[in-house]
Amino acid sequence: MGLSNTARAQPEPDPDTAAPAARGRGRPRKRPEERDDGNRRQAVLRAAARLFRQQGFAATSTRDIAAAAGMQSGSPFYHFESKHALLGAVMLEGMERALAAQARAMQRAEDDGEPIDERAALRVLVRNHLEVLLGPESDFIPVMLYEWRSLSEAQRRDINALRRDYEAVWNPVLEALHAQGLLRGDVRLARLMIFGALNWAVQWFDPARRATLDALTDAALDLFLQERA
Amino acid sequence: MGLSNTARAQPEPDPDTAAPAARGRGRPRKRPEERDDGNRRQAVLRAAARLFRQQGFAATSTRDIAAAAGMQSGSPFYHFESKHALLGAVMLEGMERALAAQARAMQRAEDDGEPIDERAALRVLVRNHLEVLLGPESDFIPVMLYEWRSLSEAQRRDINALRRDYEAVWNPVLEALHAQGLLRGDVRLARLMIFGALNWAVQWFDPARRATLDALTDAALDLFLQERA
DNA sequence: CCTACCGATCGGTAGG
DNA sequence: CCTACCGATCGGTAGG
Repeated sequence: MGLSNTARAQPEPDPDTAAPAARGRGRPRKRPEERDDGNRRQAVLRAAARLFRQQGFAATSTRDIAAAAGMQSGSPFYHFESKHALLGAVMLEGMERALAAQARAMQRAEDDGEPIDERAALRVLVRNHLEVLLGPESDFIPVMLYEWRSLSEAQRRDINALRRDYEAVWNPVLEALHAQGLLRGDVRLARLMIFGALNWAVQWFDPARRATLDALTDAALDLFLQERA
Repeated sequence: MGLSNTARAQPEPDPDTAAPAARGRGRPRKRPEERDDGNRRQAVLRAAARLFRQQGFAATSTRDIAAAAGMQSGSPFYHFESKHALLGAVMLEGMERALAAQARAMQRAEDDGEPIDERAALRVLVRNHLEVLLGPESDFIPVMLYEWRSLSEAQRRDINALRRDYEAVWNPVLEALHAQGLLRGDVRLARLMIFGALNWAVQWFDPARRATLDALTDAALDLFLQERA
């Protein structure tokens, strides 16, 4: 993901967010054996994701997050330089999860055999996107979508790189569908509108009856694609 | 400066934009002739809409709003009971404008003659929605869309009523298109996704080159409708 | 509407 | 990671 060298001592988001998280944080560890195993850091990250999603970034205090993670009010700052760095870490984690899930879903579809039909590929992408957006453990991506304006310019640049990777998987599928006459109109605008249609579900989807993620997928494909070329 | 230069007898048709909200504010008016003409109230409302849109509700201070409206820090509270009440007023104003614009657009289309074709009707609705969302003076509706969670239950109820009115105009059009085979899939889900596709444009549309609202409309219709029944 | 002000809360830090 | 704390800012109000 490489965004490690910002050269500035600015309050940049700590790049190492998720699993690998091998790099040291600001403060020096006393002894290797005492290294933070990431449990507490992950707890802060998850609590932040949930609260940022529910209440928004500005409306959530770092004290709220600390309490939700079972810590004292100043402790989140041991793991993250600032509240903004925490927000950036949540979004980065979200994008990494989304990218990983997308790669897994596409791989699975290919493994299932059959030459890859673009219609089926779009179905896989849509279904996975909805899962990432609305499934369990799905606080990170909604935060990324709806708190974009709270990011600094540098943070946006970093996360935009991952976003482009995510979209890069969609583009050839959409282009092919367009070439086949199954998707009409400007492809770039179509992509933006498709993402909008799906992302908006965050606002109205009721997770109580989440059996309907498949129904949502069907509705999306019915809506976006032409019945026959 | 004069503590009373407000008392200008400037009779104007009730400025209280929020129609039914014509209820008295906290403090009693001294004399009927001295009633606030709404200029300053409108200034506060517009400043709030702009700042809430740009920075979000929680990240905007009432001092920011006061300054943007050319007032002192405590003065917004002369016009609105609280920051939350101000947010509600922004959203209410937004919905009223949107409803009025929608009615005007539909009326205009009917006046232009021709029996009303549903495809054309959808075009009118989409085009108007984009205008309300992205056109000039378009801060109110985006605030409503993206600050929903900051509302109280009672406020949501009021504004939801107007939202239902707004959607009620779309439903018969979408139903008819579905009956004609031009719109596929579950109609309710289709409506939600269409709104999502359009509302999401707030996130990426660049108003600098706003000549493309028509292009957006074309792209939307291409994407959502089947070419032929 | 302005002046002057209050109590509460916030992000963040020093030092252990 | 906790304790103890600071300066800044916030929504809101009394009184004119």
